[in-house]
Amino acid sequence: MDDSRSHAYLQIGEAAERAQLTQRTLRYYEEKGLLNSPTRMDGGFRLYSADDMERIDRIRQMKELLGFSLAEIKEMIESDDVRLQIRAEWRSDADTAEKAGQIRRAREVTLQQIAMLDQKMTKMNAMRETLDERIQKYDAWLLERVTQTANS
Amino acid sequence: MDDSRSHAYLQIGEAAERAQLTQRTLRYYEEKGLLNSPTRMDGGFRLYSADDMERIDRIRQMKELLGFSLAEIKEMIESDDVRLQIRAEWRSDADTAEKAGQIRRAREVTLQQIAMLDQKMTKMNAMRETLDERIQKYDAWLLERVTQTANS
DNA sequence: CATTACCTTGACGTGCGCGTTAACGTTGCT
DNA sequence: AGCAACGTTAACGCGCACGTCAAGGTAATG
Repeated sequence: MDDSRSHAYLQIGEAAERAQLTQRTLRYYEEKGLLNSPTRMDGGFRLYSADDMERIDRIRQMKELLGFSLAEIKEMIESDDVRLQIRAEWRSDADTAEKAGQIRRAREVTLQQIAMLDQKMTKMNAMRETLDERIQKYDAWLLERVTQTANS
Repeated sequence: MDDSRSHAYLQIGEAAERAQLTQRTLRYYEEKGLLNSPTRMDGGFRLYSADDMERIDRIRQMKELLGFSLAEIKEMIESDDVRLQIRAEWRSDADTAEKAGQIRRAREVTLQQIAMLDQKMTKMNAMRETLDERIQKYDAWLLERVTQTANS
């Protein structure tokens, strides 16, 4: 009982379990540059922060929900880095001008992501409508049968 | 100029081009049972009907839009078969009872697909909101900068 | 009937996204 | 100090979804 409660850093075992991924997958994502290498404890064990976990979850969503490849995801999550840098350097106001530039770029990337999402959702709505119509046709057919075949 | 206009049946070349897929992919889908083997001309050339093309497009959508594997898609499109059978046997009223059963099953499958779509769209909406919030944070930051740095 | 364009079926190759195993180091507990 | 539980890297393997030849058959045209 040395921790106040729910350790802020997770080893890969718990991290994988909570993210619903395997340890291999987490290492693989790191290897592929999707995760900035997490901090390590003295022995070399990986320690995942809350930010890391958040990011892992976003990767999983982009894969499962949107069906993107890891390469595509890697390109898309650069805006996350900027967001973390903002939190980190919030007060150490280094090159504020450069920071502003980064943020504007991140903003653009995010806008593109929103556009992609909207595009997908539009198509999915169309798909949903055709499915709805299909249901209605089934219902119509079934109804017609009931009408023609008066109950015995 | 022998055809009245846009030939109702397409060879694999045009079919692939119109579907934005490769010939290999079409043959592969057929091999995997996603497409019921298209009719052939005497020489053995595949001829894709409008129904075939429609189905191919649905497969592509389920893959690209929803990120499903071909195995998953294969399971999901059984309802399409029923729909085509309805069109085919519309007047040859064989076992109407059996047909009704099939339609009811297809209806169930379609309902499940709708449920999946809704689930995905819900999650995508949530994702969109977090992206919107992110934009707002960027804007807030940029505004704050403008405020602090009075125009020189 | 020859040429060219299109098609056919194998069969092997490939990149991705991990799974799995091996050999070994670290941590925590007693 | 010893043991179990957990971690590490490296390397090979694997299934999916095709790409890419190779060797040949078919269709349409002059």
